[in-house]
Amino acid sequence: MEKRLPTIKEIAKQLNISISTVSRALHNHPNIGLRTKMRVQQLAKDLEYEPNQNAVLFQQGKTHIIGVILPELSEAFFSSAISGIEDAAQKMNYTVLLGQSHDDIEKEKNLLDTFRKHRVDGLLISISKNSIKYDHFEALQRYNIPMVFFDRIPKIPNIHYVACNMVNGTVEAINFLFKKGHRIIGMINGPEKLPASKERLEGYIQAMTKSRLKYDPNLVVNCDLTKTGVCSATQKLLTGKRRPTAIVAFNDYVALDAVQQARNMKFKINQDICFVSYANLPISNYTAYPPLASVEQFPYQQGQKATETLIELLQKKSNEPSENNNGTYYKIILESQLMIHDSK
Amino acid sequence: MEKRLPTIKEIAKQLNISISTVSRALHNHPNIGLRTKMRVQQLAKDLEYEPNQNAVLFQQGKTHIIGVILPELSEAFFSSAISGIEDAAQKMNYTVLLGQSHDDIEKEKNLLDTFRKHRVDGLLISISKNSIKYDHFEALQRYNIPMVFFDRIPKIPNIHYVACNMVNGTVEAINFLFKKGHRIIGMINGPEKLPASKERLEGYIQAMTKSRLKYDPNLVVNCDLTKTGVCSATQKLLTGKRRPTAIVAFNDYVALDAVQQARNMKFKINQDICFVSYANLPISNYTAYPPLASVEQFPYQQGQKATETLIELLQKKSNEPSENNNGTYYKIILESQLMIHDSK
DNA sequence: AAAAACTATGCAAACGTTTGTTCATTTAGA
DNA sequence: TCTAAATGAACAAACGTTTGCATAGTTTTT
Repeated sequence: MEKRLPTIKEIAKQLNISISTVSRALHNHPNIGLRTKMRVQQLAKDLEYEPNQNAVLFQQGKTHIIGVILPELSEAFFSSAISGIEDAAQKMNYTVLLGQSHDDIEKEKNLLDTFRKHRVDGLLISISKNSIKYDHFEALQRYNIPMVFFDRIPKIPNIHYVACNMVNGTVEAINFLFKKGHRIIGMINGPEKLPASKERLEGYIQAMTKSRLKYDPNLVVNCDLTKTGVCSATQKLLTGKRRPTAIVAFNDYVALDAVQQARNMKFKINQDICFVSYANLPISNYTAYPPLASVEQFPYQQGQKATETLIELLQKKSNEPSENNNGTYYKIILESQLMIHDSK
Repeated sequence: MEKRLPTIKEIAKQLNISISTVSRALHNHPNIGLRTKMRVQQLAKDLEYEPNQNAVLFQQGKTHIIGVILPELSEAFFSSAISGIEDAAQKMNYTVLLGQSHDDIEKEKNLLDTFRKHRVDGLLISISKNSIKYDHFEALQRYNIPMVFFDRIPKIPNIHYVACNMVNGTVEAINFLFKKGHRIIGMINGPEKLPASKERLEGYIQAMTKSRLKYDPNLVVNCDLTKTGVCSATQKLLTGKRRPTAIVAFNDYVALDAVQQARNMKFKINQDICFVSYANLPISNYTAYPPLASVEQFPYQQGQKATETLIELLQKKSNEPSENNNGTYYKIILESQLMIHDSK
């Protein structure tokens, strides 16, 4: 009992009119008489006719599909981001073609190829950690497929991107600690060259100098974010000459590892030493010693905003297809925000 | 400098041969002479020709796209699942169109419609928590679009599905506790009517009776999985007539809430009372008192297996398109497995 | 030497739409 | 009453492919 899907052709045949009339009737084209229009629309409803998107889009050279490439779906940050992307896309009648690079450049390139073959209308990308060369992205630009990067952004000129500014969040974090009376504040930062680390450091310096606590480089320790790295960083801070009473950790996981190390060293958490971190994972509710506060990076909103930006680009493109774009590039920066956890 | 993508038509023109010859040459059709074949393939490479998937698939009435509908991408379980799905699909040259229902039936229906319009080849679905009526799925069956359900499965006959059996995992969990010397073992279960709860209970009863500890209904408490629900359930167990020395919790989050409640009641964790749970989230590494063990439900593998099953169905369908299928339905059950955490 | 078989290629239809152009009819203006 | 304008609908091309069938040229077979 195979049920073939109805086409405009069939409607045309049943009504003894031409295909084009049916098409126009369904689109409320003014040239079609009211009577015919009604008849067509009624029959279409009766047959449960649905236009074959594929045919339409093929005909128009569009797909209404957005390709999304991100490193790891199972990371909390990215799963929130994709959630935001998907919601925004759905709202604008786009659908999401998904691929994960697993932080592997080759996979990233392959995905780019696959998506190009699928003729996605546009791309949303958070680049793999290991991407140093960006040829593959630049190559794509020539194909005139709009791309918007988010969160992890390649260092190439003339791209659109959405990112979250960590500087102000860091400032907020330090001010929060300052108000609580802390004067010696340490930081466990990520790898030195990582952009994310740089922003945190910048915020740290800014806030410290503004609070007239001068910036002491010994209070900032870089680490590789592995558990052992975090532990030794923590140790270094807590055994240093000027022992901090509070530590800003690179993210919630780092904070938890650091807490553990501090406890091993017999420090009393929230008494001898306090922690503040980034990410604001729900995880914090479940741990014995969650950070006092955490800087939210709004992954969902980043995804959403990036999607909206991309769709805007797509619509602009189909309106004025001639000029690639007038040399303007979106650089959208969300502000991070310190979320203070309930202290029960 | 708009770069139009090359088509076989252009190749044909440049080589002064017909379109069909080009097409066949690219597909290594035996009827094409070696010389022509070489020339075509060379030029294709030079022009960086890529077949327009859209055109191909439209022509063949296929899309090589799988629609995936699941409740929440930001839940750890589903983000792992989608990861498995995406990997498996990529391997078989399919792509994933993604949608989340947010546990809302209306959204679920809309997605189903969107995906039908997009003419996805098949569907992978984990139903929304609130789906009670399944008309929309049954309607889809008539359109002959293969569907495979996973994890959350509707109660309708004649469907394909992949699920994870929680019974044996529960048995393993109880046996593990038994070996550790526990004789009074409680359970914090989910809502009574939830299939997931039923399986856990079944495993519990099975294991308890086999261990010749008879089944005591007072030791099993249902709850709504909210924090307050979990707390009162914990309290009830720990103040009951027969106080358990170990508790099996519905999942890791429940376990952590229960731990907190137990500590509030001045119980010493892993001494007065032990916990075992389900999900095996990495979260456990970061908490002060992780459950001793956790039953892994293999979301990644479920996603993978479901995808493989769907693709198998798709291929079968295109081989013998006549018979819908000979009345056989895949019911694939993965076995859950108890993962014992390192006790450091 | 004619028929059969094979090789290499081209033609054209088909997939389901949209849309510019043309055609036929009706209506209105003079 | 005749022409011009407006209306309603059909024709046909196009999007990029695949593929059944036809055709032409070459080789083999008898």
